[in-house]
Amino acid sequence: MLVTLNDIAEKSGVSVTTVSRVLNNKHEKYRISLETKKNVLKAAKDLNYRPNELARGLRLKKTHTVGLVVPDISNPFFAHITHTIQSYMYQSGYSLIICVTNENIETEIRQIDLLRSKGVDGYIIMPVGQESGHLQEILNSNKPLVLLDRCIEDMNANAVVVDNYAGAYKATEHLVQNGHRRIAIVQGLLNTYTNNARLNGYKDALKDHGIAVHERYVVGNDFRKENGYIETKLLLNLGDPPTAIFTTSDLITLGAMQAIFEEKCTIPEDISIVAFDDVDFAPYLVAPLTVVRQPKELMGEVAVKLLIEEMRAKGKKDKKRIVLMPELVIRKSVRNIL
Amino acid sequence: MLVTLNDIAEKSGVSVTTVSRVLNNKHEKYRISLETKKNVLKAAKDLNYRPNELARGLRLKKTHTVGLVVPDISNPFFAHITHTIQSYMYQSGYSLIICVTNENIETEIRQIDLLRSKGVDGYIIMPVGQESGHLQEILNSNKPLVLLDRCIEDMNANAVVVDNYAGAYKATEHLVQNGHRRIAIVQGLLNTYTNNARLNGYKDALKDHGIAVHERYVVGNDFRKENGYIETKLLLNLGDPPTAIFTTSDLITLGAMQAIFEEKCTIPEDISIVAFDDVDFAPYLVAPLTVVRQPKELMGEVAVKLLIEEMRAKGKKDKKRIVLMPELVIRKSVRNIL
DNA sequence: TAAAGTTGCACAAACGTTTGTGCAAAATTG
DNA sequence: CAATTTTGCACAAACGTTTGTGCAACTTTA
Repeated sequence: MLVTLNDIAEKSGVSVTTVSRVLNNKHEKYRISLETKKNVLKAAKDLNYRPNELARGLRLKKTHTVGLVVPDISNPFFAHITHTIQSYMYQSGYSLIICVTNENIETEIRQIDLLRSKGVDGYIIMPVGQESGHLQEILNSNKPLVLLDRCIEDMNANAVVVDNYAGAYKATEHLVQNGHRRIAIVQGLLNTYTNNARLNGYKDALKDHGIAVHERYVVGNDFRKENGYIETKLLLNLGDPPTAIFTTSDLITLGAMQAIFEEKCTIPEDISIVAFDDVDFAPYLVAPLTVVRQPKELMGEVAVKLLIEEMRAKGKKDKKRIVLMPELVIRKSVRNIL
Repeated sequence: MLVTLNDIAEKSGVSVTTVSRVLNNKHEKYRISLETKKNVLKAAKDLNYRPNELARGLRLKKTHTVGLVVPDISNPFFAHITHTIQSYMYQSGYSLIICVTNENIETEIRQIDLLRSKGVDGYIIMPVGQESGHLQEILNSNKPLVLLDRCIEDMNANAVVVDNYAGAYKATEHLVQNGHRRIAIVQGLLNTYTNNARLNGYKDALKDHGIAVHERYVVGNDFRKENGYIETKLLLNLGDPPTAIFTTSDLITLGAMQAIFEEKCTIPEDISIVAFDDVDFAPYLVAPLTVVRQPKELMGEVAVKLLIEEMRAKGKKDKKRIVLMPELVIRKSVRNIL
């Protein structure tokens, strides 16, 4: 079976205590002789010893594991962020347990419970909605937590978000400045931090340019491709269809494009699009997409830095909310109809 | 701090043993009275008890955690598979520790070592290359292992792969049947199972149609976008550039497209493309891509099923190699030049 | 020469769960 | 009424690591 400190102790003729102290570089502190140290290290190497992190974690109450909770890992946006987070956590000596919520609050609660049971040292969470009881429990138990991409309005927690409002405002403003007046928005999951901000940015941009918000152009209710597809089909078949659509996620954009193709419309001649976020292939689409690009790599890196800071500070630091700026990338999916 | 069995024992006036047996539904087996059971359950609920999986894992030598080792989680292909695996593992009561190797064998070895230390119950691994010592150690320690997408030639392990050879053969044959003779391939990481098979499929398809393989058309050496970009730039600037390119991963395809655009070429007029694998946006690209589509969802599902089967069989079952068929999806990125 | 200090280690408890085994009291049986 | 059985639990060890504390032998000092 697996090699333990006992095996090394037997092989090198000392106690488990001595072995543990040698392997943990405490031989000087406990005045263990150089010969004993040498023997222990050789035995450990010969036996190919690997520490049991369960035992160590139980004793030290630390697992060097972090829980990451994401809505949908197959979404390119979350996949990119996850990649960045895994890389930085790994460089800092942490493993990543990944939990997918599929935008379901019950699943989120259960997954977080699981993470707690497994004794993770900290959490990075992209919350499903605005319910915060289960997230507050994490803070109450003095565990480090960073909210990412979506934060909770009245929760005092570290958070890394993008200025969704500004991004949506710019996207909508760009359409207005190109002459569009009938501008639709296909929303993501309602009542999420990101969606609320994007919706408000869209509305305020219209209002500030003297354009009324028409309820029939405010559609959608989740971040899936199917939502984008259905709602775009319905938009295109209105008596007065929009001349432009603001799509608020990668998958919504994908669905919208499918609907547009099926309705034999072309981008941007028949319908203009601005999308939130960028995807790798966006420049090479039949209509290279004008997008609001989010700094995914930075989001992941800042989240990791905040979490590690919190782990080291042991809860003594003030919470931080880092707001990163998205960037409007103008390609060729908006037609000028002035 | 955290609530333990001791706290429940104190609150309900029985021993830790009794509490453990009640919570594990063994009250009948050990003839614990209904009143005692009720008291224990109430105390556990009042105190919001959650089991400590470290302690349980140490004692039972089971953690209900599985390690997934992937080369690059931001690659849509791996992201999709990961999503599927996480969903199915979660439904079966397992958490997923995710490790990214960045196609680096040292990182792979270290990550697998880490997973072992953390006592994962099984592994799903997409190996970097053909080195198998560290993978064989997993099998030697009687831990369940499934190789995914890439297997190791002479290793007796469960594996789920796609018939890369058949996919590449079909892709190349499609180009030949459309009149192409100068067909290039941009390879992924050399000496990986997938790349070897794809290269062989490409070569045999050419040979079987009486077309010589030209070394100058066999380029590339990893799955990154940059590799696709550079090699395509070089291909397009040959004295006798290819009329078609077979790109062997999503990111290689992305890089190739960037190079093609920069060289002011159009698909398929100036250069035809067949890509391995499909991406969501492929139908809506400036040239909707003809692709070899891999059954990602099925790959993930079968891998999980194999792993769980192996966990339940405790190593007594014969190893299986499941080969799934890819599908040639013909869109509009291949020009007929007959 | 005795007291004090140093050296090089080991003992045993702790972390929180599970479980093999066993005990005292009560009930049943012959 | 004594022997046996049943009832309803508890004791203590185990898993593998870490560490507070302490011990026996040796050396130094006054």
